[in-house]
Amino acid sequence: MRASKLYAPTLREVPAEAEIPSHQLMLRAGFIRKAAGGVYTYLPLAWRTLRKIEKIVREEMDGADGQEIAMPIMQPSELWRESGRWDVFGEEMFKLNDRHGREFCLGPTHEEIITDLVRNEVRSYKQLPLLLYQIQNKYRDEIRPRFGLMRGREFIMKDLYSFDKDEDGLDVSYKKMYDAYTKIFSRCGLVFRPVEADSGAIGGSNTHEFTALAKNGESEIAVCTKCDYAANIEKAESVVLYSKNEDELPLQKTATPNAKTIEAVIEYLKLPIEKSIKAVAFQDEKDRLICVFVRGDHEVNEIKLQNAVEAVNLRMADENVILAAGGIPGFMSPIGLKKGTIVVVDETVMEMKNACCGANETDMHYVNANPKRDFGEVMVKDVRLIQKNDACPHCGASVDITRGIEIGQVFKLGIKYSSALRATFLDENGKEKPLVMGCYGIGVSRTMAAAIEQYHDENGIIWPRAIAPYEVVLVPVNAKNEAQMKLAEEIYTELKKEGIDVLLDDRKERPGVKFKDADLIGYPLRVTIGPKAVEEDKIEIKVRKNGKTIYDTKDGYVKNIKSLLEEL
RNA sequence: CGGGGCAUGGCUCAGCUUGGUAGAGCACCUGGCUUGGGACCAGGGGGUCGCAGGUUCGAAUCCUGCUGCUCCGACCA
Repeated sequence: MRASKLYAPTLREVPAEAEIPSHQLMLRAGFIRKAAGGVYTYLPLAWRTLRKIEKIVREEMDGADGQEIAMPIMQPSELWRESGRWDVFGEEMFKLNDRHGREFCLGPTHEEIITDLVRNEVRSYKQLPLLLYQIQNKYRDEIRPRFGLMRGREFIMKDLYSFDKDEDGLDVSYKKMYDAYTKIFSRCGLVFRPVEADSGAIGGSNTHEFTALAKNGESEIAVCTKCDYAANIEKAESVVLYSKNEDELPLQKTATPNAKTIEAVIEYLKLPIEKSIKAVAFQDEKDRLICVFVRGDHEVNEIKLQNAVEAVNLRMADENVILAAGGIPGFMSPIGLKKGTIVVVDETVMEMKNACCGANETDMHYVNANPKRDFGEVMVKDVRLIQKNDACPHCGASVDITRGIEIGQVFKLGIKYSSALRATFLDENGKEKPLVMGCYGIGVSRTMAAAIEQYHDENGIIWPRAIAPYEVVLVPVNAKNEAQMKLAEEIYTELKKEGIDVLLDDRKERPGVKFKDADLIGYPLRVTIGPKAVEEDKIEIKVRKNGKTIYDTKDGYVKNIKSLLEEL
């Protein structure tokens, strides 16, 4: 390809709408342009990178016995009503009607369609396992699209669905995908961790997220500093902290005027924060009041709480609801709430000795509360958020909290969709059973963004070789110098013949412009043809990643370029 | 959904407070000159000032409504 023909409009300035490096650089380097909020056009450079990522994905999916198909983006509402997700997805789904008023949606995911496809065709265990996948645009009406391709409303996703005859089969399929994902992201050159995660709206039991480590990432993960444990903080188990053994003192009510916050209470009572119990009240989608108690220096993990009380949605409770249950906001206590109130106490709280907590009276707290003795019948669960330096639930070493970009997720769905949609088969005994499913997604467009987040500097993108739009950019310093252009053309032809992805920057621009663009777009290698190359047979090869420059002769440079590419 | 900010040429932004008929840099076109890190000189094209309404002799500027974009929040009493 010749730069003079390439549609890659670069910008010298940073467009005001872009916040993070991947978004800014994709706009500046001429990779994407916005069509609407969270909706982008991919220009030639981006499309090349995306196709390279897709190629890697396809190779690994095919290698794991996946078969590629293409499902419709536009999906009928009936299937979604059948699975019960038409309303569950709700606002997040783009919905439309045809001229007869029939309802459709733009597919946010494809469990319904694929299950429908398979239920009509798969009859026997002999047809299993079956692994089908597609690479397809997905649509989600995000509350707040942001960060360019990181959280768009239209995005490219690879989704594979596995169908097995039993749980053991699912385990095999799951493992295959887990391993394939590890290969895919490694081949893309990304730094990532598979992390344990909550299954959220998709449902199902076991699930891992593949997270590209990046400080601008939207998900927070807990990573063990010693073993390979890693989990989304929504999921990360917290170990129970045992207080040192003390004699239990009698429960005592104490005035704490105006001390509504934990900070104010411990300040007033002169207690360490580890001796305090914090109260948080939620209401769920059925308006049930849920009162939660965690240690003063801990925070409630809403996802764990949702799972503990089997709620779909939590919000902060209305004050009058708390009052009606006998609680006083700011002084809430597990002791003395009305019967029927759901009280959840964190495991660590149950081990506390002589702690302070609210007294359900204005300006009053209890001291010397001993939960096991004083709290009566409550639900005891791990409902706190893991914190930095907490003990790893696997090995006991300390965990670190870091951020990342979720680029893939693997789910064991089980029979959730197959039973809802009655997708069954006959087993060896002629018995009808629901298919056991798994689903496995990769955010292809997001992976591109994640790579840029991981690999860039102040001058632009630094592509890993495997997903660079071109591997080598060839820059004749002076496009009007015939000798340089002739040599550049020769090298261009030769590199293409060698199967190297090369772009010839034949634009009639000053060298500075071409160098700046080369750095911005981020080709892994730059070959410069200037006077030195023509007159002294010194062909310059520059590595984008580290700025290292080497010179080689016309006879040797191809080999050198190949070996350099191998390392990138 | 709540709150803030913004909307002026392809991009970044000034002008708005104090109303008088639109400007800079970059980009683009023509010519010249230049060629190892976003040159320079000369000339040139391009804007219903987001949309609709109102106030006024006169509105980019003041007022109202709408739309879009963007940031923060929707988390711990």
